[in-house]
Amino acid sequence: MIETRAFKVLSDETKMRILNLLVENECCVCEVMQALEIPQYKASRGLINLHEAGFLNMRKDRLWVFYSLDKQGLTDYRLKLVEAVREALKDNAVTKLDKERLKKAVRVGAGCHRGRGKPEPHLHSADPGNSVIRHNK
Amino acid sequence: MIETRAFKVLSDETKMRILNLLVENECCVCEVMQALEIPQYKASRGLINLHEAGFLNMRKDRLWVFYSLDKQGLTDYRLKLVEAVREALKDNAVTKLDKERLKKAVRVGAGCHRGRGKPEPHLHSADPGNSVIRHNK
DNA sequence: ATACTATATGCTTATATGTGCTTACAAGCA
DNA sequence: TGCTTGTAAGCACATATAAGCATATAGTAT
Repeated sequence: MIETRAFKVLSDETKMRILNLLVENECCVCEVMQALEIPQYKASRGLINLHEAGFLNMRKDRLWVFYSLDKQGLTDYRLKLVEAVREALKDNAVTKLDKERLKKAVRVGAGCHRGRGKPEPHLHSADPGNSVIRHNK
Repeated sequence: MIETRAFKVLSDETKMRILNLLVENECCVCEVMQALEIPQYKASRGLINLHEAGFLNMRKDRLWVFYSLDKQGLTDYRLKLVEAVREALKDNAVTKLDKERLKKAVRVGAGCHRGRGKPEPHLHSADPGNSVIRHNK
């Protein structure tokens, strides 16, 4: 039998954008949804799918769940897939915007639409480096 | 907008096998169907999909249509995808069998089931190198 | 012309996957 | 305790893609 899951998960625009974002940043779900301007469930599912397909690390910190590219754990062919995605999105206008919006993203989720002062900004690429959850078999 | 077609076409077992076969061989449809032991329409459609997604050359010779990897025309990210497929299938038992069966394949299509002497074998990797049809935009 | 052969295509059905909405859950806080 | 917040999950629906079968098309040969 042939394992197609890693290829399948990347044959979708949203998940390509998410992966491309996580190559350089560790993000929680609410940052991803803000950066890509997509609903919460879409960000969450995309991240879970990428995690289950062996691309991402997952780290829980208080209320948040942080995802990042599993640079050490990537198999050879998954690494090549990541490179393919980066190459494919290299000069893309959409993903450029994603990254810009990520810089402005704050720790605010679905409930942020009833203005309540400035919430604390995320500390991008802060990485305690422990309690990482590996999903891949 | 983000182009996902090249990724989509490879998120399928059959098309991964076909591409992996064509990396090293120029094949016509009937060879692919024999090598992979799949019906004619499946081989034909898989090849057409891979061609339309920018991976393959197509060359018509009399009754046959020969497909091969478009090594010159591949974009950077498509090349990385091809490498990912090769890597993913490197030690796979299925694709090993595919290649063995390809060696025994003959120029015989769907109608070969009413025995009629030995048909002429294909000349693998014969490549006149002209009249190639590029499909990709 | 007729018959034959390799490939492509139409069409229907089956299956998988994404979407959207809602609710559940878990952690933190008043 | 009860309330808020970030994330995950259940479910119905829409969409996309593969599978399967039959047939069309275009070369080739007799």
